[in-house]
Amino acid sequence: MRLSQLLLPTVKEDPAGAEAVSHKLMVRAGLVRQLAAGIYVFLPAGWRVMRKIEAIIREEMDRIGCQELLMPVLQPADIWQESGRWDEIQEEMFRLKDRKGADMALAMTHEEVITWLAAREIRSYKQLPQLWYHIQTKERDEARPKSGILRTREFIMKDSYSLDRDVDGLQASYEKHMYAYDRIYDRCGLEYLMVDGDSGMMGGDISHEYMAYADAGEDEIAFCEGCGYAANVQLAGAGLDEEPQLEIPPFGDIETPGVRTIEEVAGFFGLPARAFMKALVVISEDEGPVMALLRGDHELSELKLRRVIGEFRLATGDEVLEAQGVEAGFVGPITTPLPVVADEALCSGVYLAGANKPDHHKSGVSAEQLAEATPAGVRFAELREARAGDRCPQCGEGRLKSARTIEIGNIFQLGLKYSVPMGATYLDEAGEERPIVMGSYGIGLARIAAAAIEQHHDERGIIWPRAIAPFDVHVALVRAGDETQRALAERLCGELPAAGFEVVFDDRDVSAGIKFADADLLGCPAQVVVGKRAAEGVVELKSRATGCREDVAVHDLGHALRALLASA
RNA sequence: CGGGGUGUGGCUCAGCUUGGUAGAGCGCUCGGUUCGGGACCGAGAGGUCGGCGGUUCAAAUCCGCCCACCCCGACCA
Repeated sequence: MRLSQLLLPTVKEDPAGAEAVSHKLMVRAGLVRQLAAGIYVFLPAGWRVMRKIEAIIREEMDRIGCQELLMPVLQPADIWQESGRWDEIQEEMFRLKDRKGADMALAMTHEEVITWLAAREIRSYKQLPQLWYHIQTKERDEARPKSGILRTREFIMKDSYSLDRDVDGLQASYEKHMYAYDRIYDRCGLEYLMVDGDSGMMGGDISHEYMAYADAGEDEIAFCEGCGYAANVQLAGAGLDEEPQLEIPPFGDIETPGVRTIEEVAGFFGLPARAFMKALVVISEDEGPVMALLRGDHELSELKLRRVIGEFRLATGDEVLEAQGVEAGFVGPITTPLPVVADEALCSGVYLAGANKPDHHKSGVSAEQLAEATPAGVRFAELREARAGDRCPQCGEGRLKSARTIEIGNIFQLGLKYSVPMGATYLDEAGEERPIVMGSYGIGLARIAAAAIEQHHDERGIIWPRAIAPFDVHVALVRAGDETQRALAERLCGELPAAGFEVVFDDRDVSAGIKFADADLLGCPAQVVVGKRAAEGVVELKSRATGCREDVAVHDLGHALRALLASA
């Protein structure tokens, strides 16, 4: 591939508005261009990276016996209506009508098509298990596309689906995917970990997310270095430490004019935030208004509360007033007609809380009083979000640390969620009809590329892991006008590909500085500089990762390259 | 969807407050000198100033509406 002909539009300046390193570098290195918000063109070098990732995924999926097929992006509405998601999903799905006026959807995912296929083609237990996958474009009308290629409205995903007779079979298919995913991410040179996913409201469904460390990531995970525990912060268990009881005024009302937030109250009383109870009024879809209680220094994990009361939203100011008879800021559990869900940190200790009358707080509130003051009942549960420094909930020894990550894949035990409503069943040995037990498994290809850049770059540019680099070797001809140099470079660029290397050849008639800068930006693992010593048959070999350079005789170049690439 | 911001040659931006001839750097074209870490000199090409409407003798600049893009939040099978 000759750079004089290759569409590799490198740019010196960061694109306007780009924040994520991977976004800046992908644009600067000439890998991608943005067409619209969350919609990108992959340029030749960027597409080569995607193809490499795709090939690795394909190999590993094939290895576990997953069969590749291809499902359409454009889909009829009726299968989505059958699964119930036509109404369940709102703005996020692109919808359109065909010329006859029939409703159509652009695929956000392919569970419906898979289940439709399974319902038609799977009849007997003898056909199970099945593992199917495809690598296909997905369309999602994201509320907020961002961070370059990380969150887009159109993206390519490998998604696979398992069909099993029972939960044991599903577990086996699930574990096959874990095996494949580890190999895929390892081969792509990523540092990642698997965390517990949101089990959702279906109860019992198990899922895991694969997270790659990256500051530009949108997800925060909590993990314990001691025992390997890891989970999304929203979900992570938060161990509690014994803390000395604070001096709280005895039970009674205290006038606190205009003091509403925890910060203000803490300042007013000269006590730390953990001396207070904070009360949030939420509107549960199942239960109506509910009061959630947390210690002042804790934050609510919406996922954890959702497990207790189902889907909910925060109450508006008016709703708080209506439900509790006092404005937000002075709401408390003593006394309340609302059902109360309290974080278990409040099981012990004495606290200050809102007094349910304007400009007053109640002191000396303890767990015992909650039961009496709340006729609608109190439930204790872990509601608080984990934070760095919390005791590890698994081993109880280590301290949680937090890190930002990019979700590069997930695996999900769907169970009967689609097979039952869509009638995907099989006959077992006894001739009885049973629903197929399903799983679904995704990997975002571009996110792997972005995560690799986030993890492997320096101030000059990208440092690709060899397996997904656009090329293995970047050959730079220092002086395009020098016949000796050019002849040697041309010779190498004929021989190296024949020896199995993927080569990009910078044959442009531009200054050496530009060539070196572009080579570092693009980030191919090996650079071969054909320069001054060309007449002696000597070139310079540089490792992009280490920056080490050495002069190598042309006849040794193949070996030297192999050695360098093996370590990249 | 709520809050904030930005739209000016291909790219990154200045000009707008205080209305009056549209600018810089990079890139591009041509000529010359350079030639191992984004060279230099000279000569050029290239812009409906996001769109529509309004105010005005006059609008990139002031006002209104719309659109696009970015950031924070909400949302995210």
